[in-house]
Amino acid sequence: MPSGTPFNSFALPYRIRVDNFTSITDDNAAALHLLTHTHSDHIVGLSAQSFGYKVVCSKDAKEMLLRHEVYAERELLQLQLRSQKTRTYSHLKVDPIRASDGNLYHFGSRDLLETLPMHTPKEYELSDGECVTITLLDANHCPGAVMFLIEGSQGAVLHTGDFRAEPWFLESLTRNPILQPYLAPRTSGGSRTSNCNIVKTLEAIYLDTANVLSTLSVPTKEKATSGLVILMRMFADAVYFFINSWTWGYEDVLKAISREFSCPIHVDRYKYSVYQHTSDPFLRSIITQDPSSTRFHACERFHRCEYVAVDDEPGQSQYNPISHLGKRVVYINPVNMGSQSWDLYVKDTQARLSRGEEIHNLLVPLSRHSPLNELRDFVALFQPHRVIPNTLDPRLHGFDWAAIDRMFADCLNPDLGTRGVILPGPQLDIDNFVDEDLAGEDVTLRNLVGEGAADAAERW
DNA sequence: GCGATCAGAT
DNA sequence: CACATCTGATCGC
Repeated sequence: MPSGTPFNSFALPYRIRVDNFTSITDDNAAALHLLTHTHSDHIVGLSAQSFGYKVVCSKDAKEMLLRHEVYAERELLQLQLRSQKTRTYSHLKVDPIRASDGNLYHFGSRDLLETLPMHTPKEYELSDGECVTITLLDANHCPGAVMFLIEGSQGAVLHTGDFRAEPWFLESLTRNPILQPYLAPRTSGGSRTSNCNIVKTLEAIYLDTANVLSTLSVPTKEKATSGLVILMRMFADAVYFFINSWTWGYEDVLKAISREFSCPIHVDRYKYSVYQHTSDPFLRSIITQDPSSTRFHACERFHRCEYVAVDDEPGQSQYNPISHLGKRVVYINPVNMGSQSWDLYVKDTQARLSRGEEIHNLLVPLSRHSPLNELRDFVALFQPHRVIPNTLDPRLHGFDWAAIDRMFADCLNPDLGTRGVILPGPQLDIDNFVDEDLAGEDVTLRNLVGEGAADAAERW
């Protein structure tokens, strides 16, 4: 996890560390390591050859991690300056060696990545003899991304990792029997302590706060992709598209395009090898390595195939949209955009295209993180005792944590008895906060997070 | 000297 | 654009 994570990435009250594999002193060592997904800021420390602990993750995350190749190595392989793939995390799984005598030799062989099927509770014994039950839940963030439900004698905590809590996602959570004991009663304000341990309260939700200071309402992934394909339909059939899916998590865009045009998506060798080993059969079925078979391309962003390779990046004044093979190329870029802006953008772009205006790039507002309104709806579903941010900006010295505490105050369990007893809270007194508290540097809340977010934080 | 971690830019 | 990724600097064994 990025620096600034509370509790050194431990899912307190348990000695379980999530998405942080950097070394730590022995007496603070984690009893268990969890990995939510394989984006690079969540696998910090895992590339260390000296890392030797078991890591629990999803099957897809394991496949993606073991196939992970950094861009520079992919490029060297393609240029035949490397004879074989360099997989950054291959040291996490070392197979036994089959010697010439036919025997298997297990010296040095290991498999540190322990996969758990989705929605299937499994008990783990922590090093101190304490037991916890861990359940994986889909996180709607990228292939292999999960949330962790951790249940034990010190209460239950839900770690979201990175996630997108769209309305359909909340709906599916309420139908999940594993989470149903933790759902808040429909009538808010009712005490839950009188129940016979049937209805339980989460001790804490460790929450994806990447976009917590965004007060926009953002389009659902469905609204984003359906608007995009409407616009794409307005281009001539001869136009080629390059989809800038620059990190895992934009597969919904690829799928929507593939469905709309009944066409495969060209991906590079690396993406193909990763996607072909995910559990998503539709994703596996829509990708091709044959660039000549489709107008839709999501190949290496800095080394596009010749059907969509152009000499300049879009946005430059002298941009020439004709590819090396003479195809007109439209560039599709995921962005963060509010619902209202998106509606305007779609209308405006439709109008421009109808007028015959030439357009070289399209935006698609596919958010992989939830903004504040979605986060509040998600937390209110459970009314946990506490909300702990998964990420903090170290430059804010705890101001963001204090603000987050306020933003979710009315989404928490109304019984105040146990709040803050098990877990420490923010270190900063928000009422007496002044910008100068930020270490006297030329750093203020406003120039760090922007005017709108600062207003939002201060409103609470 | 190297691998691991951090800071900064895109 | 983007909060994930890459690059080059710095730390530390």
